[in-house]
Amino acid sequence: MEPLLTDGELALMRRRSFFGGLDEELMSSLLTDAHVHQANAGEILFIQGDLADTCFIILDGWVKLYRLSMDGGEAIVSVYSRGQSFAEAAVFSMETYPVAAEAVSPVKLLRISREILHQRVRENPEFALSILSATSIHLKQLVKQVEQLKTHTGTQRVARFLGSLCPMEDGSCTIGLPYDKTLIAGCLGMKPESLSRAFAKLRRIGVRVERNAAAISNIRNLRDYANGGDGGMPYQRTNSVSNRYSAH
Amino acid sequence: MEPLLTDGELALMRRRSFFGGLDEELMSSLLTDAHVHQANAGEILFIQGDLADTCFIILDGWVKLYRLSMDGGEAIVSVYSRGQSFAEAAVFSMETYPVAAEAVSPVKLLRISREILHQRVRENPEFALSILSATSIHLKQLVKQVEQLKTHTGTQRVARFLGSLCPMEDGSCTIGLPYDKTLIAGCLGMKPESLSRAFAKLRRIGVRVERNAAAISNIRNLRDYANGGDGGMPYQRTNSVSNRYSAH
DNA sequence: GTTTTGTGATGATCCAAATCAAACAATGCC
DNA sequence: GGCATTGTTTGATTTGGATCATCACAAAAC
Repeated sequence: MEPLLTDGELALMRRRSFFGGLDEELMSSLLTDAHVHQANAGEILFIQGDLADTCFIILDGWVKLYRLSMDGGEAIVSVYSRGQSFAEAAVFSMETYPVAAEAVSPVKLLRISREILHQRVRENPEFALSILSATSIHLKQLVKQVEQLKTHTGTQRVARFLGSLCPMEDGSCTIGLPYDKTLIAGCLGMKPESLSRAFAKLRRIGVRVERNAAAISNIRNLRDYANGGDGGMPYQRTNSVSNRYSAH
Repeated sequence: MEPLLTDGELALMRRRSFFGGLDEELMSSLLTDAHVHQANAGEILFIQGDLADTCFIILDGWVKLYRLSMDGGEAIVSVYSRGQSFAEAAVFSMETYPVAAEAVSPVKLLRISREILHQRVRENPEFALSILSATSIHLKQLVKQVEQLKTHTGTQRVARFLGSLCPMEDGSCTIGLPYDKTLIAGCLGMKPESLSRAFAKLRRIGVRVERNAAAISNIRNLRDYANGGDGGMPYQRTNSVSNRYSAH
């Protein structure tokens, strides 16, 4: 009955999902009511419009969330991997999922039902804060995606994507592409052909993509390109405007 | 000390913000700790990177949320109006606002502090569910926006925008544009010139925009155009795939 | 080994939207 | 009433990306 989670998987969830910071008893209570599910690549976990009765945490593999528009177009909203949760927001408040979910690799998932989540939130307000925190992060990611789509070219978004895969601040590195190029193109809101041409353009600034790997000669160059290439003064983060008005 | 809210404003908040469904005592407790703030058009409420210590509910007027990219570009994320809340998600979990907020008209706001919100959530789990519900709605709106940006042309997005302003399902109607065209263009991720040309294109399908008003001869036509014009089979909402797997 | 298949790259062309520029229209100000 | 300011339209041109078609190549299948 008890889900078969390795210590590594538990640590992963603590580190990357809303399980982080929960106390032991709440965590084990959630785990006893959760179910492990294995899915093959291509398997559909739910589609948009389905009753949102389950939230997921990925133990291994990759899942894409996407929306189908009325004329058949597919818009990939995000791709999640090990340790990340998705659909927590949907099980609270929305009656149906606003997106569809599909495994893009063999995947191992933890499923937690809507009833359990609501019950635990009612019992333990701290848990509500954890969930709120997780949905806040998703919200922030979407906001950034909207910004990227509205103000950057496809090639800039590709540069940013590659830059985000580099663990270090500066210098050069070689990174593995996390999934196939068709999926990367979809994530960035472009066609595979355009992605290919974007890679070609980036050769000028020292990016070499070969098969599954990208060699970046100068990470700073790449990030500069992603943020508008040359001259632009970098965004200055200030705190000065806040609290300008006190309540009256 | 007590914020001066009219009965109408209270009803508005109940109807459209996360105040809906709260019990009397929680609501009045929130109100006694909230502050009313008036801002002029153009006033900045906060900028991205500011410490997220306040959540807002709009009592009157319009507020735009936007992101500045490093090269100075502005990406409008959303525009909110009477009865809507914003930044509730940011005050939970994120230390800073991921967007900036600016009044685009004279605006009357209710401000609620981070401390109060956290405290009330801890005291009352039902309140947590209300907040989760509100952020879920914002999340869903962003997901839809990403879909629109990735799969629809500018003119289609304009058509959808106009369609969303029509209260009825079908027939013809004349609607007022809620804010100026520069702002509409920004919301839809296009330049004012392109918006103007999009309006011109829509004349073909019976849309006449004059000054501040849009006359739509056939709402169904407009919505069909927004969803991919002709032939496309409308999206079929099914429930069949869900719960395909029971936990094992 | 060869065929098959899926995936990625490249070329030619088309279309949507940005850009640059100029003409207007509306509004508020003195 | 002129006059600056801001918002809106229109035109000419360029750019980014989609589309359609073809080709190269590696992995898998026979």
